[in-house]
Amino acid sequence: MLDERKLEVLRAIVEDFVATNEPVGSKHLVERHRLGVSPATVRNDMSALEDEGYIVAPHTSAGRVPTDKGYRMFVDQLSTVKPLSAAERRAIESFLTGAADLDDVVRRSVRLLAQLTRQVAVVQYPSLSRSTVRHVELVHLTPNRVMLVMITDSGRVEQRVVELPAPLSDETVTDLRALLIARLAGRPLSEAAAALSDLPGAAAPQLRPVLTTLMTVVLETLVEKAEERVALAGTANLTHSALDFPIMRPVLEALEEQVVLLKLLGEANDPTTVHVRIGEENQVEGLRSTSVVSIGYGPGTALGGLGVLGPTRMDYAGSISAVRAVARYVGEMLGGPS
Amino acid sequence: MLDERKLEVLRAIVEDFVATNEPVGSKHLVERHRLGVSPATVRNDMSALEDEGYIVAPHTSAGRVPTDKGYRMFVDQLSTVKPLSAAERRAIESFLTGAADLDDVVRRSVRLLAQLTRQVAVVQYPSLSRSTVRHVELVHLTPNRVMLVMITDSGRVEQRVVELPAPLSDETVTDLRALLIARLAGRPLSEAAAALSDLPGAAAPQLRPVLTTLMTVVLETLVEKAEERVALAGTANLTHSALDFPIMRPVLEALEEQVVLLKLLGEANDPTTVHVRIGEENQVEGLRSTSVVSIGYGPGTALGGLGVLGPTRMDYAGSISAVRAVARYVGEMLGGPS
DNA sequence: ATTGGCACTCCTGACCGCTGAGTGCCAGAG
DNA sequence: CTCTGGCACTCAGCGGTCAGGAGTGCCAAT
Repeated sequence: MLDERKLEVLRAIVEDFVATNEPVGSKHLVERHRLGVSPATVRNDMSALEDEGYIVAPHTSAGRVPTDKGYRMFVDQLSTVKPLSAAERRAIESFLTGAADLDDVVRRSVRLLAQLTRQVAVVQYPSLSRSTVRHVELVHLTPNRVMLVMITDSGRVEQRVVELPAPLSDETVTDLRALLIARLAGRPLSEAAAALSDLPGAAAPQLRPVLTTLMTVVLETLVEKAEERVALAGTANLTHSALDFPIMRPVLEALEEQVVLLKLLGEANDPTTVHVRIGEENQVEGLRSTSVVSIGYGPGTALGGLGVLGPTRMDYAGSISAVRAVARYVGEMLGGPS
Repeated sequence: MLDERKLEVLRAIVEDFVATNEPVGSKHLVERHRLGVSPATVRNDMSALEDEGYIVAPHTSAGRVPTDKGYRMFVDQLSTVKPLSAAERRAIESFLTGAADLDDVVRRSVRLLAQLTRQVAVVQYPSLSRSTVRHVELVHLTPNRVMLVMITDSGRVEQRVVELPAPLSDETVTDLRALLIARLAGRPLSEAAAALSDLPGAAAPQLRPVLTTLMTVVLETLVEKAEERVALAGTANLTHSALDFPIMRPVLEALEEQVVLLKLLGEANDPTTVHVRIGEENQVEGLRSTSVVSIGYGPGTALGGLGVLGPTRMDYAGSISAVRAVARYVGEMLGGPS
């Protein structure tokens, strides 16, 4: 069906189109790439590629442009890994080494990624439910108000002020703190529900309402809601990449929805393989004309995802290696201080 | 120089141009507004206005467009306050009442503001240095690592993990906590430096290195760095407002710089008066073709700023009242739970 | 001071024909 | 059966021309 040379032609088309953003014709193709055949032959191959749906001509007398299917074939079979340049490696290291805070790590990575790929970058904060609890703290603010602080081994700190149903003494708070630490410390947050389920029953009756309140907060606020943090950078690159103007608006809108961003990264759980979603493959309405390159990061098991988003006409090889490299560094950073 | 009617003409020009985004001519003007004079008269007035630099003609046979100076005159003298519609009031209330968290308040306000004005909205987190300390907590994570947590009366919680120069016992940490609370609680963070300055001298010698470390963290991290948080929403509205494409890129770039955003809001310290910066009045390179409407918010004294950014051709009256209204609500929200 | 009239400018959109890039097809060569 | 050169065809893009229209500036009259 598609012999070696046709694939080679497809690869050349994708590369040229990505570079120039103009439909590429048979003549240009044989000029710029050493295909060893004449334009006429290339035309035949292109005709075949068009029949198979890998490329398409915007209009009769124009060159061809890759379709989503064409890009798909390109990333799956044709693109060769593009190693990062020395400068890029240096940039990554110098960018990420100075980071103290978790916030800092995330913010720097997202900017770095945007800069490296010249595209929109997204980095998810380490997911709480996949982290384990390093420490829990109860701070007694006023008699009937405490602050619950939870620190995970990925360095993330979540806190929440809780109104109590009844005032408590300092001693009770100390007891509660010990109780929570005993139950939660060292455990993954995904097991928090199970670890706490028998608490109200096991405790003194007068503490039960307090405990249920606390449990609700731990479970609802810290586990579910807090999942949803992401950082974004490089939106200005959307203009550079010559996306048509009318296309931009829905994209910008989608990027403001945290939910959407999480969906983009959510499926990329595996820190070893890069996911690429191209154009229409994308589930999110409004991002149908863009591609997403994403991966999970984390020491061993994935704590979250990160990736870049750009026009389908993007440098896949470069993006893939940048995304992979940044993910590895971020994983190391978060693995280090644990 | 500029009699009553000329100003009326200027107002009409601004209003029409804002509504239609097209240069407005004398004929359209007398049709749409009850000026009571003929087009020819209006032409004379327009000619005068052009001589004074309030309006300009893009080319010979086009209508006139307001200049920055024209808009300035409009907001200073000509625009009448546009009261919010009932629907808008309802939107504000329902949007902001459900908010528990400070994060929640900020995020909701910024989205609300973007939605109300159909422009880019910016909300600064309550500035720490202008808040007072409600509580300080030291959490002993490992022998030589503590977490410092600081809660302000605006509901903001900042935390930071500190590596200690030497391991500490639990008792020492308890002592330190008491010390910090005694020195800081109830005081504005801007006085933190003064309140802590004599600490190392006053304490037991073996604690001095620890105290200096802690002080550094309190001052550098919590007071200075943390100043810089802002929330952003509505970037997609940039496309809607028919800013020319080449203009958009620098704007998007500027919006990604926290520093720039803070500069925009920084001068708006007063919660009673709305600041409007128009086009070239703007200090930030790249935002020269946009206008910023901003105000301070907070109970009594300003805790931070918020505002919107859009093309110079924007609905100033509407933006001003929306910005003012949201600021008032946010101020109330933050004043309430203190 | 205001107004109607008038000549002038020049943007806009439509129409036209040319050019060039690119294609598809075919017949011939290897 | 594959490749190639040749050739006719298509059509977007470009530049030029032209008419229409919106808008202006100026002037003389009220």
